[in-house]
Amino acid sequence: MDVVNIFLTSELGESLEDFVHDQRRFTFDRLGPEGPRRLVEGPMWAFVDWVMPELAGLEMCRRLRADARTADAHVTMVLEEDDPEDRRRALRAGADDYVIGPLTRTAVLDRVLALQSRGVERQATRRFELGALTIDMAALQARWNEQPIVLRPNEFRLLRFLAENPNRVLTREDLINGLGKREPPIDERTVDVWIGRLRRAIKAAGGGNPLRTVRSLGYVFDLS
Amino acid sequence: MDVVNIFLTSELGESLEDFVHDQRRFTFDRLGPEGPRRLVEGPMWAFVDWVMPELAGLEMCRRLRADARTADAHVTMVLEEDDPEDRRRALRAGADDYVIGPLTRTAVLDRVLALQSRGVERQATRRFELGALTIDMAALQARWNEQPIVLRPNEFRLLRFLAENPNRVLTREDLINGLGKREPPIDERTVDVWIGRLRRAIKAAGGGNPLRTVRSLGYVFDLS
DNA sequence: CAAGGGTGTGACGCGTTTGTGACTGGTTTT
DNA sequence: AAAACCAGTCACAAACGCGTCACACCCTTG
Repeated sequence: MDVVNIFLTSELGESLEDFVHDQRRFTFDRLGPEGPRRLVEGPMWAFVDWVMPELAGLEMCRRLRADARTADAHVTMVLEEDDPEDRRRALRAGADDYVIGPLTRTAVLDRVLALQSRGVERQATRRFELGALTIDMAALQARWNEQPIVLRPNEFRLLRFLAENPNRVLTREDLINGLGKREPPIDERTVDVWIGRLRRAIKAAGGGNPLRTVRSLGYVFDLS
Repeated sequence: MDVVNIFLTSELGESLEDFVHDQRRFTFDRLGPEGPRRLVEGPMWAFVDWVMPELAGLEMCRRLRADARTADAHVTMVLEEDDPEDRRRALRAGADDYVIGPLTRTAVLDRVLALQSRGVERQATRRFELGALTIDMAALQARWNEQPIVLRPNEFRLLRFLAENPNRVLTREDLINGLGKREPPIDERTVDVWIGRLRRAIKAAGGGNPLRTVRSLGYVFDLS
């Protein structure tokens, strides 16, 4: 069973350790301006407060993305109030998700457990290969037989999410949620366009088509 | 393995029955103002909509708590929008949890499975094997001795339903209902065409004919 | 402030899926 | 043996779902 590492910028951590009884499955760590205090393995989940003592939350968010140790953490931004403008800023700064604060223990666990149960936990490995496809998390680059695939940010996340759940039909809804898009609600048909663009990019790199359409249901990353 | 009983105040139930393939582990029931329609055993999970035709969601929530049959159900409140005030009200009314609606199939399953998997083994990808036939629910793919069977959506659903009830004569009506076709009423003879198409697809994959016709009654999936 | 790239969406067209009526050949009933 | 019944198959039209394009919007960069 994997361990999920949870980073928080607030002091909720100690309270959570009390609340969660199965501590083998979770670690909690305080997240300061200089990043995590210790290096961890396994999926990471960061909850970043909008206002922090020493640093703006948005800046923290950008630093997490820039830091190789935390580049593929799932970042949830904690907003104080429900301001659409702030939400957009959070996502733009690299957050995957947001909650409207104040952050509660149940809100944290809901999110982490929901993600876990879907088999969606982020790979600890920075790099994984599926057939001819290689995905390098640290470099944020994908290759088909050493040939780089030119991907836009959203396409990269889409490919990563699909590749993390191979041989499994993902509905359009799964994909929208998997990319952490919540605001504004994304039209399901938009996923078709994402897939189309991703396929074109893979083909442009001389690749095949590992993305199978499952009519009336969704898409699968076909392994084998 | 315990059965989890899921109650919903919305009409998502039927859609879920179609979506969840392992029905032995779940039951779905509609939740009306007077509570559940039948008495069940095992863990219960209720999803209560914030607005309901005849009753406010909060009141429903209180009734569930007051009713001995459902007092220890896990109640999830479905909020229409992310209003902190509403969330607090929901929790105060006895809800354990909340989601921001609209309630989706994956949201329901995420939560229920998260509970299930807490301390329990992660559910493996669902897959049945019946003789030479393999049905992979995650990939939504069927195989005959490793040879993929090319199926259209309706054919896949038909095969699944037949394979879930092997050695049992299913009438045409059973099959129509089993596939969740209600609107418009389907002509029973249409089932013959479905069967014919399914047989042809299996044969095209080099398979035999596990579908036996029972004259004047219906069809059976023969497991021998 | 202008130029350029990334992204979401409506619209259009095409191919696929699917329900149905009709025809056929076989089986049961009278 | 005729009539009635039943299931397999085909062809077809309508509906549906998906891929694609162009466009508008917003953000970033210079």
